[in-house]
Amino acid sequence: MTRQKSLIYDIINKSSDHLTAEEVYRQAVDRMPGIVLATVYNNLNALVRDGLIIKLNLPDKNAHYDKTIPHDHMVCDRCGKIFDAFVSDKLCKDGFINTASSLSGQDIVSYELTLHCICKECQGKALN
Amino acid sequence: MTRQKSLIYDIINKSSDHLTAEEVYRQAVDRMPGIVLATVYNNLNALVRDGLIIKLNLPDKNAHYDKTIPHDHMVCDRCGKIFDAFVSDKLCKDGFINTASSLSGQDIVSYELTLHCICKECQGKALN
DNA sequence: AATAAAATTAGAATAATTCTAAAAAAGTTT
DNA sequence: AAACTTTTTTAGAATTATTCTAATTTTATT
Repeated sequence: MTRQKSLIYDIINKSSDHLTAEEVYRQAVDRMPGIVLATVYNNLNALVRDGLIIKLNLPDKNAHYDKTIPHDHMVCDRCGKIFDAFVSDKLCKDGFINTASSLSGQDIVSYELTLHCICKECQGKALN
Repeated sequence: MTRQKSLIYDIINKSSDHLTAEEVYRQAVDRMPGIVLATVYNNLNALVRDGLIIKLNLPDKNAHYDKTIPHDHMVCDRCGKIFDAFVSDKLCKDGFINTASSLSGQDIVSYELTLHCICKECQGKALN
């Protein structure tokens, strides 16, 4: 664990957002001037590889990074807002991974559930 | 519907894979020499916008496109292979979208479930 | 047939991410 | 602690998936 890596790990874990590499970089520079974007990418990749953070595959050209505590994500198809959801946890009393493994016959190690919605804010606005 | 758009629509619907834009393009050129990559992108985007095909957000830098018939996806974390799965359908007797809407209190319009596994083939091989 | 609107083409532009090589830092062995 | 090895960081170039622009062609409409 270098200083840079633990800084990046800390930024992901203290954030309540779903930061992109660029957003992590901007926060990192504040706390360690001189750190470089490639270092942020290197460490994000290493942290993902080692299972300390996760990479989200959302409908956005940028990758987003998140804590490992399992939860789902809600994305508004109109404004693009991303926020947490807790749905899959509640669906299977033996745990989602166990149930999905049984149903599929595959050795499932993790999962990603993205719920596409029209968020409350966008519902309020008229369509154009 | 132009000739190009219906060609691209047909390619997606006849394929059992999860094609990238580049792969769609290669198949399109075979059947309509002279078609151009930008046209493929334009039409893929238009078809997604109009709900005739869907765009998958998988752990791959390329976007993948698929038919609209709802199902889940399995991705092998070791070799990257992508294949279909049918798990979410079986979890809620009132339908996954209805159940997720109730549980989350949001107006959910669709969802994407990606199951990360170690596929049978990779299980067979020793780790390096 | 003439006109208007939309789609295609060709190629340049954009931008997220990765790569390369050199320098610095961290870890290890004596 | 010095010497050595390995890993990481840095700086900037390279890559590449996707989008954009402007001109042309096709399609739809009057």
